[in-house]
Amino acid sequence: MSTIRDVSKEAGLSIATVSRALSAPEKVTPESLKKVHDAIELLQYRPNMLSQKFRNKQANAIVILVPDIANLFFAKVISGIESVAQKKGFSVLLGDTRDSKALEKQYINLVETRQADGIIQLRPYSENDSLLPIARVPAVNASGCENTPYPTVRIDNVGAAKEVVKYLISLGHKRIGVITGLQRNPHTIDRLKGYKQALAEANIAFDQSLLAEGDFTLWSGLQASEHFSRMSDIPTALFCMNDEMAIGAMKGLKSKGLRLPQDISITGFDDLDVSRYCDPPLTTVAQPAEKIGERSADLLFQLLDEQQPTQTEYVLPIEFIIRQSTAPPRA
Amino acid sequence: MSTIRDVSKEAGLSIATVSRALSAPEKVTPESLKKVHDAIELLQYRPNMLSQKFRNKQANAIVILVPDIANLFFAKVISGIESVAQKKGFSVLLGDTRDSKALEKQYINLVETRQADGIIQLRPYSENDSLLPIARVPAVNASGCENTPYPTVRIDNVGAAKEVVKYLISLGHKRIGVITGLQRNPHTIDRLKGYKQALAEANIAFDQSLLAEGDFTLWSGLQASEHFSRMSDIPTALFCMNDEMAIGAMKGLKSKGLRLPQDISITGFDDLDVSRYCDPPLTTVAQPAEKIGERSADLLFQLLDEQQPTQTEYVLPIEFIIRQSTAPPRA
DNA sequence: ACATCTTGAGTAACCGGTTACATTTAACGT
DNA sequence: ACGTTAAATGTAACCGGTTACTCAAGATGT
Repeated sequence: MSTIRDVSKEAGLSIATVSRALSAPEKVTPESLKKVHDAIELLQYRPNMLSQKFRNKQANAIVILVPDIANLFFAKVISGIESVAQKKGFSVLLGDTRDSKALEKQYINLVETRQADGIIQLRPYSENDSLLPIARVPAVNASGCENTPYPTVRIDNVGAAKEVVKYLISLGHKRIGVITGLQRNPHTIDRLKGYKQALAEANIAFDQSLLAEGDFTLWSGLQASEHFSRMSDIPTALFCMNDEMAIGAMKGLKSKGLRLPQDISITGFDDLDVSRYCDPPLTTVAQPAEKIGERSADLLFQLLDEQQPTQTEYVLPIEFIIRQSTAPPRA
Repeated sequence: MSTIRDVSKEAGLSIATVSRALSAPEKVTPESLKKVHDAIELLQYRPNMLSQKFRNKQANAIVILVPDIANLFFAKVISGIESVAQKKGFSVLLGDTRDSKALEKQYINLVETRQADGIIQLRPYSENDSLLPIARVPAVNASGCENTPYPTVRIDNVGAAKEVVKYLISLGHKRIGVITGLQRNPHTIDRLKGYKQALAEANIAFDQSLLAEGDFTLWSGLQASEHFSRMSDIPTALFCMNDEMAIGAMKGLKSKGLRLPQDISITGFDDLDVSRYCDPPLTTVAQPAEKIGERSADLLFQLLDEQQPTQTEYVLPIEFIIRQSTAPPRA
């Protein structure tokens, strides 16, 4: 592999001139420029970016901490981040943390050892459970909830959940079951808050027995649905905290002979691509996943450029999508 | 940020000793070791990996070229790759190429400029359409087809498709429609080959009008299904080249009043998580996605270690999963 | 007691770029 | 013609580690 010194020798110029020809061509005469380019061509020279990064003390890379990469919502956020990083000439290091703290620590390490310049965290922040924020590690949370103590891009989970439940109430539903995520999960907490607010505003008493815990997977949705189908007084609607659980629950309910949405309405959260294609198509909340990614990346780059960010919290609008999985309860 | 020289000063030892204390502690007396560790502790020293990489001419990173990151199959492969890279202490750079050659070139560049050591390509190889292989860029194809001219980990697409179609034939189907991927896609080509072989072995004539082209998306499956539902002589079974198109097609067929599987059987390919949960659950082919990722990474690391790889092509076994979307045709 | 070997530690070159500073060359004004 | 200034180029230090080589000191053998 040829180096800049080889090029300078070949071109009959100094290494400084070669370096300048590449990074600041206007400071070099056209003749020299040509010599340099010819030499580069001849030697098939490619600058060693490792040495450049080393010298510039900039890795030009950011890390994304993903709890689970095989999750479509995350995939879209990542996509958004990537497209911004792309333009900035940054590479994206993907950290699939599989919900392991140890792995997460390792990836944060990359920043501390200067292999990356900043971090975007896709796991919601929760106290006593978060490695971030850490001093000297520029970080943005891109899947945040209320009260995240470092820069965040998020949706209004409380408001979105409230909107969904209010809609169900407006259809005439009074007994509305919930399939939650894990109890401690901040998204669960926020969305449950929205659910309760909607009930309260309609003067419907909160009933603990209408809650079933899941873990955001298809399987857990199926499981949780049995809690409801076994009830003597089955709820007339089911608010699921994500689409995957909703789809799992739909299967569970159908297998018990319940008709959707006549016997029971069901709603999701996330608007996966498949949700439009299931039977019946799912009423759900669309998060602007790509936008969240883009905005998070923008924010991180502001941090890296040491501009004082104009704003450290962005709440992006959601879209409530009504499809055929919801209907008024039977009379 | 403190450097190794700060540590050496603090510990009253030379930088060489400090370096050795970290990379080869057995070459240093316990007393020196302690001094070094104390100094590191005191100064909160973290070695600068950029300079290490620079010096060692090893980026300790690999690039994954993903056509579309929001695809569950890829996500699983990536997961497999990551877990192996993890153990080797390598980082994974994710290159979402969004089917753009220019982006792909950029990521390959990372290896040429020594920011990464090797590449795993998730797009199937096809002649005149591939940037890889490139001399001096260690690469593995992890989504290959037959005749990939560089190291590959793949499944037997021809055989798998043949198995599916033979099964349909064994149920009594004779008119079997196909929803393909894009015509030029190597997976499409291989799977179509398997379809034709199965027909030939059963002495069923190949009928071009039973082919509808999709592009592996839900939407295209829905579209393509109309080609069949409009036919006067609707096929009794539909072989879809992936699960997403199968799910899209299911929706399309149902909306025309066709009952699944009584009126028409349908099969997919990939075994997405949702495929078990759709209505009816989808008969499909499971690829060992994580395994493919792991094996690909192993292979790449062999290449990087300049061991002569024992094998440069791995064909992993698939699993044919029969669920309720397939049944004998009506009499 | 002296030569030889072993082990731990130090010195300094090196990796391949960038860039502050010095030097050369050309252009210009009077 | 000569001094002044600007532009182009060259020289060499530097980034922060690694490691070949050197050296000193203690252990071992005869």
